[in-house]
Amino acid sequence: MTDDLYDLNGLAASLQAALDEELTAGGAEVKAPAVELTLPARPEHGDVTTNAALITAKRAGRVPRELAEAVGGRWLAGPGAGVCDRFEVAGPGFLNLFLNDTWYRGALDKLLAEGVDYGRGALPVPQRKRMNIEFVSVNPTGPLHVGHARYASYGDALCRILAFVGHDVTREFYVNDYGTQMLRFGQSLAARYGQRLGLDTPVPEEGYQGDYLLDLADELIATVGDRYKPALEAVVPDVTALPAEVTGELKLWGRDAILAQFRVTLERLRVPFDVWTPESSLYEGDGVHRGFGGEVGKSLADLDGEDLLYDEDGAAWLKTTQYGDDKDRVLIRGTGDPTYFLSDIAYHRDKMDRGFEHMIDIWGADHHGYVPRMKAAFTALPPHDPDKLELIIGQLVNLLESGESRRMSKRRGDIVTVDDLVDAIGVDAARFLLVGRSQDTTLELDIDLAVQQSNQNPVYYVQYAHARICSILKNLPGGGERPAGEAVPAVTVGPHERSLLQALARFPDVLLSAADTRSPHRVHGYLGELAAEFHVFYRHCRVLSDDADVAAFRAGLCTAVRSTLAAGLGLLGVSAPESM
RNA sequence: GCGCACGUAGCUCAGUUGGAUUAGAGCGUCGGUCUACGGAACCGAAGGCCGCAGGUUCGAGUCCUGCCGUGCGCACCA
Repeated sequence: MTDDLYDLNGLAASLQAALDEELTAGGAEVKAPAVELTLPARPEHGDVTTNAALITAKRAGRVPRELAEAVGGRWLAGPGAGVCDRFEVAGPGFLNLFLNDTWYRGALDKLLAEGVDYGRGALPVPQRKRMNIEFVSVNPTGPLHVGHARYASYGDALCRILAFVGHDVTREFYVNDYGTQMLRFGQSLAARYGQRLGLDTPVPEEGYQGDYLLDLADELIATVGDRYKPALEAVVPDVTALPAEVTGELKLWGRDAILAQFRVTLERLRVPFDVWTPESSLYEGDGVHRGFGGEVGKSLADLDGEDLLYDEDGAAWLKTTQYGDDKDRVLIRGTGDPTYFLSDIAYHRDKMDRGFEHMIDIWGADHHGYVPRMKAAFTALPPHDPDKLELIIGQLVNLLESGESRRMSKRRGDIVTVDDLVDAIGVDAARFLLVGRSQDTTLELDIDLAVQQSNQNPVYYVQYAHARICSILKNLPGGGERPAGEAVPAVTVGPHERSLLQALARFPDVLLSAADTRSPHRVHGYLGELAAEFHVFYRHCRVLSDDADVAAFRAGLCTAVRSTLAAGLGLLGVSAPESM
């Protein structure tokens, strides 16, 4: 048989063929569902097992155990002949295959041939999409805190995984630099600036009270000197009375300064972005409709064209109820100002214009109430396809301090920043910690405990396995390098080696499942299991064996584990050190 | 009140899209292992009516319904 048999996919495909043949031979006009293989937890259930007969039997009018028996026999007499010694039908109709050493050695050969690209492109080509993934997207009014760190880590890992399995991924940061919050930010900066220049200009009650604005004010003075002092003197103490022009300039300057900090922090956290789209840019451009230009104007024109806008109480409303929302929503306030929602509609229109086949927004749970209206508005826009937009709601971070719950507030300036976290435990530990739990679960984060326990972070367990392998291979003649294309020696494959190879064989399925369910934490869990399998193997199987064939086989196995660990860690934004 | 999530070991969490007497891991607790390649390791023990009650089927931690508990929302803020 061909090389294609030497991984789980190949096995599944050949079993699928046997199943289809059996159904056809039985005269059944039934299309069998896709055969899926699982690796049983118990050795007596074989090396791989499938419930395909169990699932198919009813539809095909067959008895499950009888069907499993027939499929197994057909397969073993055909493609399975060389790689499988026997099969068993067990329980209600499971088909258990007992693979032989030929299969395991062939699997290792295949792993070594794929090297660091093992698992890459695991997604069938027709399923690949041009995707846009938007995450973090916080308004640039203050430092990134640990809550943002979670979404940054989650989104980044998800992007890496989606790209690795085959999607074309654009990572995007939406900069909320428009609207009320930004105005308050500009005023707060003005107030701090005035204070630094000796004026009595308190930060407005609704403003941003954090100390970081004092630092930013110092930076501002270093840049522009006292250029804005006269304007402030004229309004002391009330910075909200400043001319819009002055506030606007300060706002933009502050925005850029904060964004520069974002970039540094995110780079440090190993979270790169391809595109930064400022909300304000959506208002720039031609095509004015209802007084707004740019994408905003075009969106309003689109919606008017669909007869979905109406005016009431001096505001312009969108009939989101026509698309499942529980009430209509304001797009243009009575004051004439646009709502955040209007910006967001324009933003999604813009993304569609840019030709993405699929869009993902990652939001915090505190925004989940916003989902129905966003979905509704998205559906209202051409091409009226709700499936193109996926809204992922991640649960929040519950910050604890010595076991006590601690509320963060950016406006109050009471926050634990991303930089604080990274300073305290390092990037690797932080990334591994933040992406270790399902996005559906609130993350309990006790900073003190995290610092105290950082040296027992599971990340080191995985990294240690990697470093250990590097060390072992260095001790081998030739540094453990194998001649390309040469098959591993025909040695007996022991139980620990089999377990390790089984763990390796799961990697592509883990990636596909992590990608499909948007769950990077599955990669996190897998890495722990793979590392554990390796440590057990190491304990029982000496690599630097006197038997040259055994040594070569085990060195090959180590090499495959090393590259898989490195690939998996890389997908989580964690380094794979050669020594530690 | 309504909506969306989540309730699994002392703590933090997995559970491969419904699979196989015995539901797993880390930390913590207790007890072991090494004349060899990295002890940040390995092995074992204790610890569970998987929130509660029904239902669906060959089979449920997983799906449905209802309760209970926790979190987050319910703006012409973002």
